Amino acid sequence: MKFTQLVSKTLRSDPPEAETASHRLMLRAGMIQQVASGIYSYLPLAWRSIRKIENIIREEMDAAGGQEVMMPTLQPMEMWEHTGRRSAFGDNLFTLQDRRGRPMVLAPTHEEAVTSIVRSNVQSYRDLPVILYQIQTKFRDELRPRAGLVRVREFDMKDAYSFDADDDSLDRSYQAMAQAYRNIYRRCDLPVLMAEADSGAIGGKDSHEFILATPTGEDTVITCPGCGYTANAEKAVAGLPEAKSESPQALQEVSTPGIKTIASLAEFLNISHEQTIKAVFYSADDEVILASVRGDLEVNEVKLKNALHATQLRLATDEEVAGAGLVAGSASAVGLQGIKRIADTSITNGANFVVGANKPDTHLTGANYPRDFEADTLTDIALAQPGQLCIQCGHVLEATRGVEVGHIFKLGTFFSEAIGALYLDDEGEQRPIIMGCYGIGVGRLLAAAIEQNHDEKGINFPIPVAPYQVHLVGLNLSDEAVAAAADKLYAQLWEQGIETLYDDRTDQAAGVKLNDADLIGLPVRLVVSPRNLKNDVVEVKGRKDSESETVSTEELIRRLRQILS
RNA sequence: CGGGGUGUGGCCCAGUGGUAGGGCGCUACGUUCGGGACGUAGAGGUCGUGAGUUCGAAUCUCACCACCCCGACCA
Repeated sequence: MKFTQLVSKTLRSDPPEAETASHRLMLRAGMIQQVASGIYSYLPLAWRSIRKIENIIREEMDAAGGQEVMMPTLQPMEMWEHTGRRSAFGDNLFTLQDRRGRPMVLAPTHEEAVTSIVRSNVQSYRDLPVILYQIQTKFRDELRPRAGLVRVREFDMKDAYSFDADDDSLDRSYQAMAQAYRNIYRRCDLPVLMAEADSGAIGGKDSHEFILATPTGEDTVITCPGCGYTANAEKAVAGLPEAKSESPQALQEVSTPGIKTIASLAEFLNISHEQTIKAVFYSADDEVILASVRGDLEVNEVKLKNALHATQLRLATDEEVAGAGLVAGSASAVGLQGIKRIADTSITNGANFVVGANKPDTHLTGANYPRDFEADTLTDIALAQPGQLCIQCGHVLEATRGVEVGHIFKLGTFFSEAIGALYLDDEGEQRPIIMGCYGIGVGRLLAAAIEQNHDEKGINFPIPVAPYQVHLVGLNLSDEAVAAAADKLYAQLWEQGIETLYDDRTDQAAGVKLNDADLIGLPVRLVVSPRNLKNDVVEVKGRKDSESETVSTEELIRRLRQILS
């Protein structure tokens, strides 16, 4: 591709609205163009990268036994009502009507459609296992799109679905997919963490996320340097050091005027946060409940939602709290009746806690579980934090920010039962097919790759993801001999199968061209110039290298192959 | 939805009631040519939309819309 023919333009300065590196650099390099919030056009450079990533994914999916299909984006609403996912997706679902007024959906994912395919094409255990996948545009009306391609409303996604006869077979499919995913990220030069994850509302046991560590990421991953335990913070389980034992004291009221937070309470009484118990009110499917955790911890809403088997969970409003006769800021489970109480196991780790007295401006000291209060449910609902202890090996845990670039999970039989995807086993018994699903956001993967690989000058593309392999810069192209040499080299490179972007602009200063090369960030930069031509050499510089080398024209192709392999 | 902000040539922005501007980019010619050159001459604008106030509105008022950032959602 000649630069003069490339449609997109590079920008000299940073677009002010872009805060994350990948967003900023993709705009500056002329890769993407925003059409509406969370909706982008992919210009030629970006689209070449996307296609390369898609092909890597395709090869690995095929190698893992996947068969590629293409399912419709436009689907009848009926399909979504049938499985109850219309309400599960809620406002995230893009909806429309056809000309006859039939409600339709722009599909956010394809479990319904794929299960329908399998329902009518698989009848016997002999037909299993099966893995189907597609690479296609998904639509989700996200609450808040952000960070360029990291979170968008229309996006290119690879979604795969496995169908197995039994759990062992599902395990094998799941492992095969996990390995395929690791291969994909490795080929894209992306060191990802495979983290245990929450499997969400729809059943399922195992679930893993693939997270690329980057400071601007949306997710937090808890890792153990001791044993390698890795889990998303919303899933991670952490241990606490055993509190020193104390003999129980009597409950006693203390006046705490104006004290409403753990921090102010601890300061007021000159105690540590872990000597208190934090009470938080939630509305779970419109029922107000009380969640208690030790004062130094935070409630993990994902764990809480799972423990309550709730489909919808949010903080209770002030009105709801007051309506239930509760005292925000001075609440606790002590003496509390008529409301569901759930507590984190951390409240058993310690003694003589300070808790709310359920009276304004009053707390209680000497609260002990279960002597003074009970919980309807006592389980792990705390957010794991760095500094806490690994439950596997006792090592101190660490936290890493990152972007989720893949998610796999075991679905179980929710969809196959709802849609009737059944098979006959070898004893002639009818059973629901066991499913798994596996997703990668392709555009987000590109954004993550850039997030991970850039410097102050621009992108630093991993070779397999780069739109072109080589950026050929011609300096002083008004010199006919130089132009002829550069043109010839450009033709030669393509003949040799080396994908080359040729900056053939005659009217730009060297600085502009070299800076654009750094910005676009192709793996190798070649410079043809009067100086190099005189010595019969071409200058070669890897984007990651600080120094360039000069290579004779005869040696060039061999050297390039070496670098690009 | 709550909080904060922004809408003026392709891009970045200035412009507090009286002729719509600057920089970058773009076109033509000339001079330059190894890290974001220069000269000369040009092209390019429903000032987000609608109502209102006024002799007169980019500017004041009201309503609406869009976009960005922070929180809940996710590949």
